[in-house]
Amino acid sequence: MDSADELGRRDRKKLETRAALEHAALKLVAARGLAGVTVEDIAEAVDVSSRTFFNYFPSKEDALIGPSPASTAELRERLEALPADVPVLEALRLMSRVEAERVQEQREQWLLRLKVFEQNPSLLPRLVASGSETERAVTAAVARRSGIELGTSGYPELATAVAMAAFRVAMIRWSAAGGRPELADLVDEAFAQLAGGLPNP
Amino acid sequence: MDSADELGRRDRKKLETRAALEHAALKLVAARGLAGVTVEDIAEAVDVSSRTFFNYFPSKEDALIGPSPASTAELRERLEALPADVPVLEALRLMSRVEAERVQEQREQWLLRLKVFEQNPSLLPRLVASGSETERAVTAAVARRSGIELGTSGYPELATAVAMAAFRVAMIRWSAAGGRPELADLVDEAFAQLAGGLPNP
DNA sequence: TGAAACATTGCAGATACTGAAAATTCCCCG
DNA sequence: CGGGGAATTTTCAGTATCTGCAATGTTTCA
Repeated sequence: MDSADELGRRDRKKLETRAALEHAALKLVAARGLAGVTVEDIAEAVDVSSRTFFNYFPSKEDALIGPSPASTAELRERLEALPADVPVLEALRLMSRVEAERVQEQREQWLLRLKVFEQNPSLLPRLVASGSETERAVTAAVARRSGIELGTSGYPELATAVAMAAFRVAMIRWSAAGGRPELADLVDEAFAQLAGGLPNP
Repeated sequence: MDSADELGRRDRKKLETRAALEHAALKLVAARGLAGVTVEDIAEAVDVSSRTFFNYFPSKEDALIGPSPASTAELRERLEALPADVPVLEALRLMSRVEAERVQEQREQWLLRLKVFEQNPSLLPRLVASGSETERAVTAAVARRSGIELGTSGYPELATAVAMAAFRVAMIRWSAAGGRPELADLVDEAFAQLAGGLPNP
């Protein structure tokens, strides 16, 4: 409707190639493990040169990680669009819900990705890493929201880090349960526990 | 007194070499950035072959990360040693305090390490999630503590992830402040906010 | 259609990392 | 002592990741 249709053949092919590489990478690594798959294997499966692979992704792992669901600008806007009297944690919850819905739109893709992560723990840090830029942006937005200067009280940093941890845990639970419950519900549940101060269950 | 003195020359040299490699790696990367330092540079600075470097560390990054905060067994023991009526979050706080004190014992080393992490964001995620093995172990201990089976409620996973995020944020604040405040106090502060449900400040 | 813009490719080369065997160092016991 | 045997380091060869560059296609648009 909006953005993905009105591209020239060139850009359409690029998106196609990128998606094909991501998909091939996930499939192959799910089957043979991270170490059992070379970049050449992936490139061959899509019938491009391995040099081309590196034009799309800076490393083998990056093809598995996939896009941060939303751009940092988008996250900032989303946070700023909320009324000022919404508490920070609630704002982070709402932001996370939107993310969760995005993930669910690509259910199969994400479940496969999470399975690969589970089987190749060395990738997990990368997942966090891809979020480190995101984390900065969200932290800044939270600071603005709560009228705190960055690097003083530590509140924005903490709230953001904790929210992202909660989101990550929800994703992993979702994956472990085979994508059965709604991810958004798991996210809500996690935030509810956070808001309650993580009391003993 | 207890463990580090009664080793043969051989083991002493091994520890020495390892420490020298870590130190050289940190120094060099602090000066030139992660990409500006090769394994050979590090090995040469210590006057060993680069193959020897890989006998000590599985990757260049691992030389920078430093020791696993504590052995997983130790963390488990520390958690299990606490009376059963100590709330989970409080138990995690106490565990984190001990970690914080350890870090402060090697103040200079850790401040340098954190500076390196700050300048090379790709390393950041490893800071606490050093191997997700630690996280697994702590999660398991928390589950046992709270009588919850792993993978059911998600509470142990959430509490652990959140606690580690809080610790990470405290470390970064500590580093940013040049190691001036007590790390343990920053950890306490973060846990207090968590326990309070992260209310707007 | 022709030219500018961009994508793909092959190639050369630097670096990360691994396995195996040779060379060295160290420990311990006779 | 001193030599046998174990641990450690080194050398060497090889595979894989990733980058820059120049050549070659392909798409776009005027």
